[in-house]
Amino acid sequence: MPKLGMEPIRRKALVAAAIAEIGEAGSLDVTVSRIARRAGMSSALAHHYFGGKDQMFVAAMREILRGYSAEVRRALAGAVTPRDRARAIVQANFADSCFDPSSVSAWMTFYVQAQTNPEALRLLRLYQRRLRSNLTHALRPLCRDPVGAADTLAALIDGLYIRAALTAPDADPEGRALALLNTLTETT
Amino acid sequence: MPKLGMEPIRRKALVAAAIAEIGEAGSLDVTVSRIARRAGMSSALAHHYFGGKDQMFVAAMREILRGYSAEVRRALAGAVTPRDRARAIVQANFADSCFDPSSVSAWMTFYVQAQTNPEALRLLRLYQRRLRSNLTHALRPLCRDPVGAADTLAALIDGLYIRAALTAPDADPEGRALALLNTLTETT
Amino acid sequence: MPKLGMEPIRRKALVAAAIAEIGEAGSLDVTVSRIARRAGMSSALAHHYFGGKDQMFVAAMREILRGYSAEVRRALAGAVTPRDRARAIVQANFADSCFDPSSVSAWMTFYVQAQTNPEALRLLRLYQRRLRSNLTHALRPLCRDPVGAADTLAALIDGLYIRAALTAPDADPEGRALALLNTLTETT
Amino acid sequence: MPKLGMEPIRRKALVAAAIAEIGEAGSLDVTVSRIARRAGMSSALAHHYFGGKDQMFVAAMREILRGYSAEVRRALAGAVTPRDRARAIVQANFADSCFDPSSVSAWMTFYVQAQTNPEALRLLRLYQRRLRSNLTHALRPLCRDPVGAADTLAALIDGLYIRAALTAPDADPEGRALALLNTLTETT
DNA sequence: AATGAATGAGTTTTCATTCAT
DNA sequence: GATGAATGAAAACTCATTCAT
Repeated sequence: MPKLGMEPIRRKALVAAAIAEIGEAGSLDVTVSRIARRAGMSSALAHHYFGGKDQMFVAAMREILRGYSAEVRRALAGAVTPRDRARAIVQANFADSCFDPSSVSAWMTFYVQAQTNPEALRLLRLYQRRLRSNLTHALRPLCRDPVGAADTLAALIDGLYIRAALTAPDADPEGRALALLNTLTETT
Repeated sequence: MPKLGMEPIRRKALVAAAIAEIGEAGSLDVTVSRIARRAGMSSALAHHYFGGKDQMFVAAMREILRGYSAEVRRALAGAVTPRDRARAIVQANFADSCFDPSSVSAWMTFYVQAQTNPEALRLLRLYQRRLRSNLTHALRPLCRDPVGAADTLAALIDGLYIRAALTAPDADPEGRALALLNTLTETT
Repeated sequence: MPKLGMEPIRRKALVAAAIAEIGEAGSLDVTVSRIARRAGMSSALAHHYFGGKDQMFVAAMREILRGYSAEVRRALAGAVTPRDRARAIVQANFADSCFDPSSVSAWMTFYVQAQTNPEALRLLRLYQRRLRSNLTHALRPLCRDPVGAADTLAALIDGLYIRAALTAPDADPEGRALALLNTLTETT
Repeated sequence: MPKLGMEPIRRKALVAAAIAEIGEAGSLDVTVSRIARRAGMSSALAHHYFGGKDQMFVAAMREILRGYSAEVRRALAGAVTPRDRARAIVQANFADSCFDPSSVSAWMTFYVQAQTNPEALRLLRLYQRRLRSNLTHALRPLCRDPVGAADTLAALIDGLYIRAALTAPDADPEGRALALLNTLTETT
């Protein structure tokens, strides 16, 4: 009874386990063995499937981004007017799921990894490009300088997220971002 | 060649070496041995003076914050009007020294450490509180909701910094932050 | 060259090597590396199988006790009368194997470890309880206060053993213990 | 104001500190630094006075023996009849001071050290010779084989001491030893 | 496909000891 | 006499990775 098609299952399990471990550790200081055990297999098999620790981490980041993108798409689905779309994007960035410890850890380590791991940098840029393009698109009918406004809003979102995630869990980052959204668009 | 009072000298050298190593590595994955060698002493002596790796890192973070505070104070020294003060604060946060690889790494690892190391969290909060209080003070005469404006500006500064440091080295974060400063204050 | 089920083999080899090293050193100041090398494997594997130095030592003590128990059982096997049984127990405690340098070291370190290592204390108590119970059982038909006589004989055995092992290699501890056995039983 | 005659004071302080540390650790795993700090001086000075760790330990053992001898002498001082003398010796060996954790540790490490340290072995032999000679002397008028009785009693004392010190703190070793003393002497 | 076995290289940490002052 | 400074050497322990089965 050869186990066919196990590869995608194993990979998914490993990625999920890696994210969970990173979340618990709050950093990348997690061992392949622990991840593999959590995913229900030997560390040797983890190596077999991913080739190495770094590649597993990259896959985990990719998965994090995938989840984030899905969140944004879902939020945009119900939006009709441009203003609704802008609001939806903001809200997606502060959804509860974004504040799971594993998500927070993943994003923070993302920043660290981006300094040395080209693939992590590429993924981080991808995220930022998408956010900016989504915002620009939504803001185009609403203000004179949609690109500039998008850049500002995007950076504000990141800054508010870090604060809410790390040091001010009871703040209302979403409200503050929406307030700036209003400020930036009402002048037109 | 004094043989007494070496402790502060050694500690300073170690902190500087730790920051440099963290900068080169882009993460906290640096060994005490390397730091000690860079500081011109044995790893045993480093342990003798700091007691352990973590305490060395905390000292390094403290030093980073000290440098940042000095930068802000310097910038504020020449400012006269409230608007000047606000501009000075913004500019200090985007001074060239803030974009040294070692500073960037230090800030990113700060974020990671804050999740698990209480002292790192404390220091991060201290930085954020100071930034906010400085901004609130400067903005008080300039707008109706100085606290809210300060929160917004502070978060924007962090978000722009990350982007400029990691993914958009050629952007003009300072200009964008100053632009928002204008937007938030001209409405009064 | 089997590649499965190595664990018990490795553990046994490590325990034997640990006892030998302790014997040569005369104390617990032996390194895991030396033990591992003597057992023909890397120190990493030793850690893998035992988790740490202390646990290896406890396993070694357990093995020593196992050997001692076997010796006693063997001696008791040929004994018929109660007096034979008592004599056999005494003789087993002074068998040549008990004076191997590694056995001597093991017992001495046992005493030291018992002060701080609860598991060592437990094992030491186990040994003493067994010795006392064996002696009590044998002495019951032979004297009025078998429990007291057993306590006395057991302590005498330990005291004579230490002297013979450490400072008086040419004494006749067995003869002296047997003499007391006679004294204690002939009064009935 | 040159400090004259500091040497004996320093040495005494170090020996006392060493015994205390050994007592707290339950073994010889104590550092020179800790001992020196406890004695109120630098570790360098400890080395200056003793030349090395081992020599400090030997001095500590000598001190332990000195204390033990004093105890015996004190006990013998009040004894008149031979039987009193024998009883006094037994009692001195189970005085409360002998069960101080530091005394217990010292004796146990004594046994361990005797295997490899010739000076420790010499001291241990000295103790045993004295005990035997004291007992022989006291028992000479009381029984037919005073030497044999002394050997038996001495070994019993050591065995009972170990048990009381390590595993049976509530036993009455003194009573048991005195009982054997009676048995060995009443037959005459 | 899957894993237990195995290790080399490295990490933090400890400590006795030496030395200049 | 006394000490802070300094280190070499070694210890326990970890972990990513490889390999035979």
